[in-house]
Amino acid sequence: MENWDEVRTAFQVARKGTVSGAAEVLGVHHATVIRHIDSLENRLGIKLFQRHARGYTATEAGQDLLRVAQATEDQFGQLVNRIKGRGNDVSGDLVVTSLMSFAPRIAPLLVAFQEKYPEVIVRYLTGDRLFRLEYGEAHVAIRAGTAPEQPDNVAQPLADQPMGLYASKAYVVAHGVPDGPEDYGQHRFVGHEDAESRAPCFTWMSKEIARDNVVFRSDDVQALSLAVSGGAGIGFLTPQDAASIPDLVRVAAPRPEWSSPLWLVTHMDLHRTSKVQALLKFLKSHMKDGVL
Amino acid sequence: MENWDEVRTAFQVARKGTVSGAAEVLGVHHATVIRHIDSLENRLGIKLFQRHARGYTATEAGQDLLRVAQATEDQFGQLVNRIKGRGNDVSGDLVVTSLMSFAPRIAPLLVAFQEKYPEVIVRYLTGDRLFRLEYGEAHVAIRAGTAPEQPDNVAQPLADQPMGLYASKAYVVAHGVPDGPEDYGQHRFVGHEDAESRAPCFTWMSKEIARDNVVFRSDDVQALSLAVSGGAGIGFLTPQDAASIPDLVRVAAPRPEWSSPLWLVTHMDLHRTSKVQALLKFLKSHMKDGVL
DNA sequence: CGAGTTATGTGTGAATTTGCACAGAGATGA
DNA sequence: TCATCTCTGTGCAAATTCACACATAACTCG
Repeated sequence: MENWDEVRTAFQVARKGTVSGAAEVLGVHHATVIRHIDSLENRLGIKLFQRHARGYTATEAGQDLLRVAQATEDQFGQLVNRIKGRGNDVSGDLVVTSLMSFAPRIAPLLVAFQEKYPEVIVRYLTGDRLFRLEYGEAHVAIRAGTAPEQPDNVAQPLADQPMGLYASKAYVVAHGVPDGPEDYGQHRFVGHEDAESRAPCFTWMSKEIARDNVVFRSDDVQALSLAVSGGAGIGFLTPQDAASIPDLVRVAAPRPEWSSPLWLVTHMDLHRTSKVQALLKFLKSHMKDGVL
Repeated sequence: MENWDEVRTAFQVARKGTVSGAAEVLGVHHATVIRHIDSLENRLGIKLFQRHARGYTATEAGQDLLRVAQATEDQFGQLVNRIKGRGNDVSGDLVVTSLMSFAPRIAPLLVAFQEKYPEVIVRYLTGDRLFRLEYGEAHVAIRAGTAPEQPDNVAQPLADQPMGLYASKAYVVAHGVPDGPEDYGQHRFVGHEDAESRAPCFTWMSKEIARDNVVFRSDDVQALSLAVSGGAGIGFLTPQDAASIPDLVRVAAPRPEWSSPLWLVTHMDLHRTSKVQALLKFLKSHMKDGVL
């Protein structure tokens, strides 16, 4: 039973009882209907209809097909309703992903979003690896750094993540606080392993700080944070992170050129769905002050 | 949701995960598959798949379609099995029709047929009006008279129904028995209302017997039989009928030119089905002696 | 009984669909 | 890291399908 369209025309013929009536419903010429029926009957090797001058009456096989096709049409109709409805509905799974370090600030927002849209099931995946939107692993990704430029992903700025320079009290006691740029050479820093890091603060660091003075390097943000709090040197932290770490001294207040832009990234195919749009709108409305 | 073929295409794509794989299963070019998916998505206004270099992965809507289409394919497969199976199977309804007067001889045969094929449900419709095979009112009709020549019906001779001339004892006591054709003018006959009747015996009567001597006329065979047994005159009866009526005298033995040919008539569309063929073969095998 | 209506059925040109060839992009493995 | 393989995507020609027209047949109504 290949060629489901022929089944559909046979279904309409069985329903209406005439080829002409079925052709009108289907929006095709009645000759097309006749050919579909003939083709289907030849392939099945059995007559589905008895032909007479007043129309077609279904044989037993035709009536059987009528029942099955009726069920199929119902199922398809319900499917369309679900699909179309879901297009305007905020329900079902909504998978959000970000780097692990954003979790403390993202999670509460997602909780609030879920409370606003109880129908939705929020799945928040954090991990060091980037979840791949193009494989359907997530609906929305929150990414940091320079604007992602993958062709199938649509990225829009969410907020700027302020970054400040901090050091532990122990470090300050031992080495003091740099007075200005000319003093940086006398200090030890905590920075990114990759000198080419896309984060603006690390770009600034690789330019302004001699590489030899970056004595602790890692590609893991969590590790850098621990290094700063452990007294390894002066390093970039978000104000939120800094506030949660005791005995920390702010070496320099956040500057615009240090801010990491945050991006909301969605896959092109899912970006237009109202579910994704609802989340994007919700997140952006809670970011009006420009910071997370 | 028109164009069920596109649903089938999308179903295979969702199942196989790649356009190429689906194209191979469907036996079409992969470009066709892509166009079907695009067309379906445009009509639904929602993405069913996320495209990436390794294939297509179904979105939620696509997974929903996958489930529905899977069920549809199963249903169609079962439908084909039923239809194909039924083609070689003697089961289901089998509607046989004949004039009412044949019932006493047909019914026992149908009972035997049903015993031989327990799966079949025999529906024996008798009536004075001719049931119309071309409207699917019956699978097989048993007709008497000259060969039916309707184009969509296939007729084959079943048997010759012998007819003899009979009269009641009361009639014979009152009027005697005709010695030969020259004596017919002195007798009263029971005949068909329609002088143009197609039955050979009545054709013979309208030719050999003066119309004025046919004193009792009816278009109902049953009524004619009752008229003969009631003494209204000499009339044609089947030997079987005559045997079941007491006090009857045979005026003339059955002659070949009086015999009514019986025809098995089936509609062209149903004639090839094994169910109909089984009945035809059965009936003919029980008619080998040429009479019912 | 005869005209009108409604239905099926078939040949033929047009239109849509399909298949082919090739390009592009990502994944894989030596 | 480069070659190779697989899969998607698109322009263009071929093939299939479709719609129009007309023929035919049967039923209905006056």
